[in-house]
Amino acid sequence: MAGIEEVARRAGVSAATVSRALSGRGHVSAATRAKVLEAAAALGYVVSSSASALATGRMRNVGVVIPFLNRWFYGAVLEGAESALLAQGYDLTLYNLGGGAEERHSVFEHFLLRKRVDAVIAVSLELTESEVQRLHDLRKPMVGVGGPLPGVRTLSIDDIAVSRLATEHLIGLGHRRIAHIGGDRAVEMDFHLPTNRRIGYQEALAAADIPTDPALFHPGDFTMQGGYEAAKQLLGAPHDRPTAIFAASDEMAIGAILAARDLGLDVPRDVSVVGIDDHDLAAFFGLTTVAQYPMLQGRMAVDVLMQELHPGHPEPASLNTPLPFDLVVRSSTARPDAGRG
Amino acid sequence: MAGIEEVARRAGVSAATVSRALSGRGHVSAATRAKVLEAAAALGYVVSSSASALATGRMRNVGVVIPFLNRWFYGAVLEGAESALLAQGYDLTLYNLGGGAEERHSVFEHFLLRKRVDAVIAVSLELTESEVQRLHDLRKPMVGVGGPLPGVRTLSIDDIAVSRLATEHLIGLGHRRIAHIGGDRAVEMDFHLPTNRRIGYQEALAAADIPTDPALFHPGDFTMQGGYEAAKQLLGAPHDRPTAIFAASDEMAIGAILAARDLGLDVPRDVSVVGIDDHDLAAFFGLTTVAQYPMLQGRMAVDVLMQELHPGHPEPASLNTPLPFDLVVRSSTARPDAGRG
DNA sequence: ATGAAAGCGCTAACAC
DNA sequence: GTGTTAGCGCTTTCAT
Repeated sequence: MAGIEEVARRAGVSAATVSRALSGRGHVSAATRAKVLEAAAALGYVVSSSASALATGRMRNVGVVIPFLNRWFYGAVLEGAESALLAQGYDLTLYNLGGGAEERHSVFEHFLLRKRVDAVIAVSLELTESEVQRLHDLRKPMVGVGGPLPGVRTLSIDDIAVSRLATEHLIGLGHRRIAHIGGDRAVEMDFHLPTNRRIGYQEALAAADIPTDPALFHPGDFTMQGGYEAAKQLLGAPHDRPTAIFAASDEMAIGAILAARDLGLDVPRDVSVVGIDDHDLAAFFGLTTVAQYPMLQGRMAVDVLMQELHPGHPEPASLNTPLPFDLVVRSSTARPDAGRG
Repeated sequence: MAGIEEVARRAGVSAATVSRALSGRGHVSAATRAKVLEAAAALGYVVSSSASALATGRMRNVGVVIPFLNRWFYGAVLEGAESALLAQGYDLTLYNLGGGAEERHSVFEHFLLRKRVDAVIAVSLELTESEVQRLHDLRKPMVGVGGPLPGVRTLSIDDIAVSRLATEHLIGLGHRRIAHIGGDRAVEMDFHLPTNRRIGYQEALAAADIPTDPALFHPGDFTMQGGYEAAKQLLGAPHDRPTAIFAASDEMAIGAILAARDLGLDVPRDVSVVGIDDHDLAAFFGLTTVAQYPMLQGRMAVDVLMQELHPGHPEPASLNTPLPFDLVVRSSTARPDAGRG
């Protein structure tokens, strides 16, 4: 438990010099620095983060508020953020806001109100203006991932464009009866993600002069099972069965593939399926999908914060850039008449 | 950014009294406490965790070191630990040790060496004795989840008993040609989990006088795809096809179910499949499995730490109790001759 | 380039 | 039950 004073003594300098040598702030002669480094190493010295934080006002710690840990998207965002923070010498304090309003309140009191973090990454968190204001008043930089936050810089993909792309892929293959599995309003999902994805689907249909058929929409809860059940309904129709399904997430799309199989339908010959995400399992199931890159999103969120925290920090190239997404074509989509003509 | 002094002034008391009233330590008259609470609320006062930590030596923060974020087991452990910590007023600092030795070293320097955490939960982390010693010297309580750590209290299920149970279930149904998909040594898995699960399998076979057939073992990498490929090999055998497969994880077991389907085999009529975990997807696939309870494991780890951190804390009932696991029978297992006789 | 000294904001003895 | 006082271990002016 060596302190800075011991290191100073051993190096034959003052505590102030040790601090400078170790932090890199201020000028220290090379020789002195070497002595200090040696002494610190020999004593196994480490700064006390609380003492340092008290003196500087900086915690070198950012809070990440996230609604789920065990969903692919969120886990990946977290992973991206964690490694980017670690690389900057920052710690990441995790707040999992699965629960209700009181848990959320408690988290706010907790870290907002305990000066534990220098900044906040809010993943799919819908904050009220007053909550944002609160953070703002405490001069805590904040960045959102996924969905707009009032007055906060937010990283999120263009859900409308993404689902338009997915739908256009199907239309381009010649499909006209394209079903959509999306979220219903009841499903507690962040922002208007389900709605936006449905809008993109409808836009693509409209652009191709394909009328929207309400019978071709079925809600799902963004799980594999939800997609399975929705697809069973959609594909079980005796007449005018859709030739393609666009699911608002890969997990639902995989559920749809399994449902098709259970109905004796071949994917993609009898029905094409496309999802969104490029989930870990997508390749295994041969799922055509629109990839988004959640780890990258986590990393980018960190870049944005670092820029606000350290004004000298290099401008992240991707800062005001729309987030990337790409169509990944695999074997779950094909022309509707493939194998017949 | 009100400080304790302002609260004291507003309440007409000293800073010490404010501290006592707010922390609950020491005696404060009810009337005074009310005044202090009121003043604190009015000013939006919150303690500075760094100042408090510096004065007390307690950070109210525990570090969780975990190798993956996006695998079901680890995500669930994390979720359990997070909510238990939050309930105790502790924060959780996340260290994701996916990478190599240097990343691991960096994490050690980071949090071990920065006095950021009061205690450590090491999930599937293999530490050397000297690393453990280091933590020990810093008097940081530590608890492991999954796998023994030298001189550290560790929570982990009895992998041998778990896989014995799974195998016995199959034997009890009348199976004798039981294949096993486990990890090979090359697969970078924690501790001897794959080996232990294989041992349990062999023990169960031996107890039933069933000889172990090396042809019935196939390694997998604990992913769905890995299980799929292994099962293809196992079930593709022209002669003496196994009538049952015991996979060392649910994800591999699900892969095996999908492989069986692709080979035109019916589960469970032609082949029974059992896994370990009770993964989120297990119910959807009707998978019989041995449930372990990772969220509970995360919570228990916190209980253990709290006990060491606050000696007055109630003894966790489950402390020296072996971790629970249960056979969950669903529709992926049946008698080998079911439907034929 | 280095040292002396004054805090950062809180807590915990110790007095009363 | 409450106030006074002395730090916790660093960082950072301000001198030199």
